[in-house]
Amino acid sequence: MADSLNERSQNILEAIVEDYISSAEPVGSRAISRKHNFNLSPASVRNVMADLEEMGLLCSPHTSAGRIPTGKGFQYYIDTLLEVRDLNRNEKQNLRNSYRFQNMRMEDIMQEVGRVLSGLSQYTGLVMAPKFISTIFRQIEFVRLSQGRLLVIYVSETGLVQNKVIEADPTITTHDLEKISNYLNSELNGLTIHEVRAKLNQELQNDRVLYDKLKKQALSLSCAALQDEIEDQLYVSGASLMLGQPEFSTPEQMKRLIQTFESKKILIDLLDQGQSAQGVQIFIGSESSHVDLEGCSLITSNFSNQKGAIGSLGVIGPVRMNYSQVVPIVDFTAQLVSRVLDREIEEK
Amino acid sequence: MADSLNERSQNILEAIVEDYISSAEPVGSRAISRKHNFNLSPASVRNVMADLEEMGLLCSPHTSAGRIPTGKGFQYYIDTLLEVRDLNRNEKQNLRNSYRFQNMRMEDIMQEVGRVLSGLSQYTGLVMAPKFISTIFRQIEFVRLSQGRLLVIYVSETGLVQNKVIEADPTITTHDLEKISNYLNSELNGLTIHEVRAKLNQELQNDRVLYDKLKKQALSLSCAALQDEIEDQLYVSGASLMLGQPEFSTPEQMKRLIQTFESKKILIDLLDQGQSAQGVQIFIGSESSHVDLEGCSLITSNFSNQKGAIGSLGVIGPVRMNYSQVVPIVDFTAQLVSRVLDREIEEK
DNA sequence: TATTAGCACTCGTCTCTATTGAGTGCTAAC
DNA sequence: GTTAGCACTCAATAGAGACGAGTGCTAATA
Repeated sequence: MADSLNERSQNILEAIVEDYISSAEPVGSRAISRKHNFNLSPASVRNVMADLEEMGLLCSPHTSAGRIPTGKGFQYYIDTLLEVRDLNRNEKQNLRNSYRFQNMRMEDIMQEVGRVLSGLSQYTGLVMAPKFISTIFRQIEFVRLSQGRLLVIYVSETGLVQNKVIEADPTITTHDLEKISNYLNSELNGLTIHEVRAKLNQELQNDRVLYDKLKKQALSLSCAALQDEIEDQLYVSGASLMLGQPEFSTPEQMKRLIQTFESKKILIDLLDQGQSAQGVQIFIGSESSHVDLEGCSLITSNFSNQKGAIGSLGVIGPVRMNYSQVVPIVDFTAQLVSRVLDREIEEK
Repeated sequence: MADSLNERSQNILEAIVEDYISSAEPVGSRAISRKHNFNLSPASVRNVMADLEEMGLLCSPHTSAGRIPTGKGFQYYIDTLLEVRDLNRNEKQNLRNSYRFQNMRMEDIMQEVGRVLSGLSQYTGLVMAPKFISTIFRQIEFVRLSQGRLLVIYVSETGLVQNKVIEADPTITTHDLEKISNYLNSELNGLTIHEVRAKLNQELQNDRVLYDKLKKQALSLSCAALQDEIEDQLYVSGASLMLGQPEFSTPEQMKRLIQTFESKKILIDLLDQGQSAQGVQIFIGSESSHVDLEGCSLITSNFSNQKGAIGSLGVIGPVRMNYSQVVPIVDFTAQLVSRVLDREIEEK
């Protein structure tokens, strides 16, 4: 239905959205008729604006103010009017140079990406590391802590290191542990955690295994080590940049925003939702979707390596965000990170 | 000089500080003379207040407001008037129960401590993990990533896992790596990183070593792995709680505070300064000390295990903080964490 | 001599009012 | 269909006046 806008209405909507993006203030008919040369008087523009308001694409804070796009208006702008140009060769190179990935740990890469995204966009950068469950087994090591407590160190194909403390038979010797890790490293190499779990369960059900004490220990240890879900890692950079935006200028809004960022849960859920999609996604926060993200927009894209580990990155800013500038940055960064992850893996 | 206050002046100063702590508003002479039964008229109280103002312990925002303690006034209160009672048995037990340290990784413990400190105090919790340099070598492992790039995993005595990517001779085999890590694990076990570095440097200068290719590789790898300083880990919890405090109620103050928390550097420096001291320390932020921490007070204590790894924890809140409540919490938590760290180490 | 009652004074806060100006909707003319 | 004109709305701003909490000073009191 909204697609039935005629060209003039589209042009005016576009002008209003873009003026609003750069000024953060309600846009009046006079400003539109003057700055953009549509050769239309303010009165004509007003007529169109009234129509757009009727359709729910614009609203006015009060009678004597100009108009601002509604969430629906922004949605229409993004779906229909926004033209995302690709970065040119130069811009790509600049972006590439912004990131320094040499000899960085996975965590550092994630953090660096967040920082750069935030710095370039001047909004808040988000990066969610690939989930533990989607990683591929590379190596496992055991370190004895106190009596009966073991530190398990797990390394994924991409060099992501996770560790965990588990309880274990206190009589187990260091030598046994070494044998166990050697066994597991050769058996499980190259499998996803998903596959690893399936294999472990299968073998545990296999009765014959029980006669081999060492193997039994190996299985129960690795079960303990790999069974739990490890909570998602979300890196938030440049939260304070959001506080400079006029839409979050009151103390209450600031407080709510910082709380939302601090709890991370809402952001993780949102990024999770987008994990199945391809390419750049835009989420516009409104009262209807998530009350804590009212007034925020999220531009995200997933990155992944060839082995299927999927993470997400993006930028969160006010709904009044400069989409045409940020979308290509997010897009290209996701491609860049995907390539970097693949490079982490040894070419065999 | 400030110690030359007579008893009445001390009582009045104490009353003012405590009233101000609970109300966050300037305290007037009438309120003091009524609520506390000094048997003094407001006029007499006013005389004393004028003296205290002269000495720089109080100030008034404007002529017709009450008075508030200056930084110096708070300092005097803390040094001379504040009585910190020990927690009783019950309170200690409650505090102990607030923390759940079972089978937690070092990182989780640090994070949990920050969360609980923040929750109990209703201010912002800070925890700085023991520095890499102060940890004791336990184990090192190498994982091959791509050509010529190695992931080094280092585990300290307390189960702290650090990892790092280094460049290495691409021709080195997995088998060699295993021998190298075995060699290093037996040679370096129980040394501090400091001692490890000294030992490595010494051996590298020893010419004879150069004939043993494997040993040479082991030394150069471990040098690369352990030489850099690893940046301090600071956990900040409950930053948004500070935004509820009236002293940070304006957008500018909020923004500055969040920026300060986000950069972490200033906080780390401050905690570093206190690392040599014993017991609870209180830092009062004023324009003179650190402009970004104006209006903030920091209550910290160090924790350490018997092997000398030192970390810091504490609470940051407004200068108008409830010291008598928070100081014992910080103190006891530091003791608790110290004991937990020791328990992490295998009893041999 | 220390204390206190009394009083004039200060100054931030709140409320009410008037003014301004940007922007609208409607109507009539083009 | 477009536009000029005009009355209208309403947020923002500024100023005036009342209010009140609190002070400093002085003179009286114990």
